[in-house]
Amino acid sequence: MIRTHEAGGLRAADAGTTVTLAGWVARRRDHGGVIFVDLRDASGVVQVVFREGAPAAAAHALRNEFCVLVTGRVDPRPPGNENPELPTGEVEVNATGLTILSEAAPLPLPVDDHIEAGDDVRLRYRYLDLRRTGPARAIKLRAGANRIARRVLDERGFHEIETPTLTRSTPEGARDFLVPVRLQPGTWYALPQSPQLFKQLLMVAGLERYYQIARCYRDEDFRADRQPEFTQLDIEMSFVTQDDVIELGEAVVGALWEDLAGYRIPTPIPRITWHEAMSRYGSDKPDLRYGVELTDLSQYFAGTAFRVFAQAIDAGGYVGAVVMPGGATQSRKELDGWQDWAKARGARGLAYVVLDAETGEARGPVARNLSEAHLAGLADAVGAKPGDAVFFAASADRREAQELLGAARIEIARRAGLVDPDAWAFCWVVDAPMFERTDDGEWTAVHHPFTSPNGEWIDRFEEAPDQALAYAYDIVCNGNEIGGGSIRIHRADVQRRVFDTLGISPEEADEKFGFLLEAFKYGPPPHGGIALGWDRICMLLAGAESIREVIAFPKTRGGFDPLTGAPTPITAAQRTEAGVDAKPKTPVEVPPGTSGVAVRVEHSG
RNA sequence: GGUCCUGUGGAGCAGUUGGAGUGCUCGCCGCCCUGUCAAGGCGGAGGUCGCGGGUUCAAGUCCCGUCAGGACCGCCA
Repeated sequence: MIRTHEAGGLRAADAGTTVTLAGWVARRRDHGGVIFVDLRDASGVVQVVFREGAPAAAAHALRNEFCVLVTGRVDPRPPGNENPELPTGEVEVNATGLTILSEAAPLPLPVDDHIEAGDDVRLRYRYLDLRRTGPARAIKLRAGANRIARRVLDERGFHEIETPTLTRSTPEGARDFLVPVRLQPGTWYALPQSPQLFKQLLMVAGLERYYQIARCYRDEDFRADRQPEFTQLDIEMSFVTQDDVIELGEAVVGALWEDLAGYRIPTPIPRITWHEAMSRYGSDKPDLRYGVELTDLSQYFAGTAFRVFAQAIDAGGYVGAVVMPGGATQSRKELDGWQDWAKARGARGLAYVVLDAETGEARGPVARNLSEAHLAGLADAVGAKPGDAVFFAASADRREAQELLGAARIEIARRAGLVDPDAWAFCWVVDAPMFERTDDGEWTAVHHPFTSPNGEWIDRFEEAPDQALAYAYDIVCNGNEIGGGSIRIHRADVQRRVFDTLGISPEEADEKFGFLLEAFKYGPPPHGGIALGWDRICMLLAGAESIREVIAFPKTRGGFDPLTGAPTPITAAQRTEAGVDAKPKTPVEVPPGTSGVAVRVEHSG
């Protein structure tokens, strides 16, 4: 090393030591006769003083972010000049030597912890952005998360195993990223949406305990918590029950929060069934930091003359409500704003009544349509007090109405300030449905087609696909799904019946993932696993608003990388060589399960 | 594919009902300065107001289109 010490580590005890430091000029304060330079390296900042001689003369030329080598003696600061804001504030380095290792051009992005720049500039100059304390801390925190995960899993006998990223379509149901194959012109690899099939093959292979910090690729639109390439902590285990996987998930998540957030998660983490989550919170990933639960009023409003409600009830649907505490004080404009809010998410509107703060009398446009009796009992039925507002949703489709109320619940909590930003609330959502209807009335897998029905349904899920439950579980933190998994099907007969329900013919199944079914002919063990959404978890631990903060080189919403300029067009020569436009040769002979085009898997969730 | 927010020197922001000269902080360049720590003082450079079109006597400001960044819906375990 060309330095002897780290800048951020110097303390009063180091006084008298001659040190050589290497780092960047974070700030300079040039007083003419004396020059102060804050020298920053990865460990922190220390003040360097230039007073006289050649180093002082050279120090006048220093500018922000010059990379320098400084030699000098660590001295206690003169009395009264200590800086309690800095860990190194009791000392300073009196420079006797200065070498400029490299100069810095005027900065397009100030390396300054006080300034929040736009994403555009930050990503274009991400290497400068990451010199700042906050962004660097988020990336280092992620390294810590990786370390903790490896420690916990290593202690439990797991093997870290890499799987291919040049492969074929996996059954997650998103769009694939495709890579042309020069050696087989006209054929394409797909980048894996997850290592799902490979990890199941590793269980067939008898490895028993697998994990991987795996990069996954899905060609879908961006969100604050979604990038096209993202990372999962991917885990699979043999000979386990759902409880075993959940216990392991709690061990990993518990270690992460304890070490990185200083928070001990009460265990066991509460479990809530999927149906209960939907009926109480209108979401399959409920935020349990606050109450504001939904009320089912389908019975209560039976026989109502209000057409909107009556139609939903008659169609076997759902009428429900959610209460906004103190919502009666909202202005007409704010209440109208809720209608726009509801319309923005595809609903016709959001019916409401407000309860007079003095009398408790129900008022509002909808109140006129409801009977005296229904209005009189409403407050008790939904648990509202005078001064509250009650929002209603009604639909022939129960889930649609519940999800609208669930979204309203989140918005209510936000607007009414009910969210404790320092709170952590975890839960498992279990007993997810196996199947749901597609738009064409077919069945599709809610999780993926290898998810096992639970013990109650495994022999009879065909009887009521809409009610059948799976051994599938999601872990939720503050309303974010941070992981999910399932017990997989290991019996050929069950797999065949599931495919049958999904309308996947044996030929189709063979074409899409015959290699897995082939493997399952040879004594596959019962197995299951979980995948933790690593970017989201790190985002939550870092207290960030976007997963971009915990990704070293993220992309913008348009899939563009402002730093490298990717993606780029290719030349005609590259196009020809890659075989982008080549027609695939008709395969003469194909091993089982490897034929067919890499079409998207239609019947999976 | 849809809805919404933002775009003003290198960075962060202000700019009122359309009305004379686009302003502030930081940074940059020059000079001064021996105890600062987001140092200070004096002086200076730097802007097609994202781009294109329209309305108007007059547009940073209003309208249409477009590009870029962001949030959400659709989509996506």
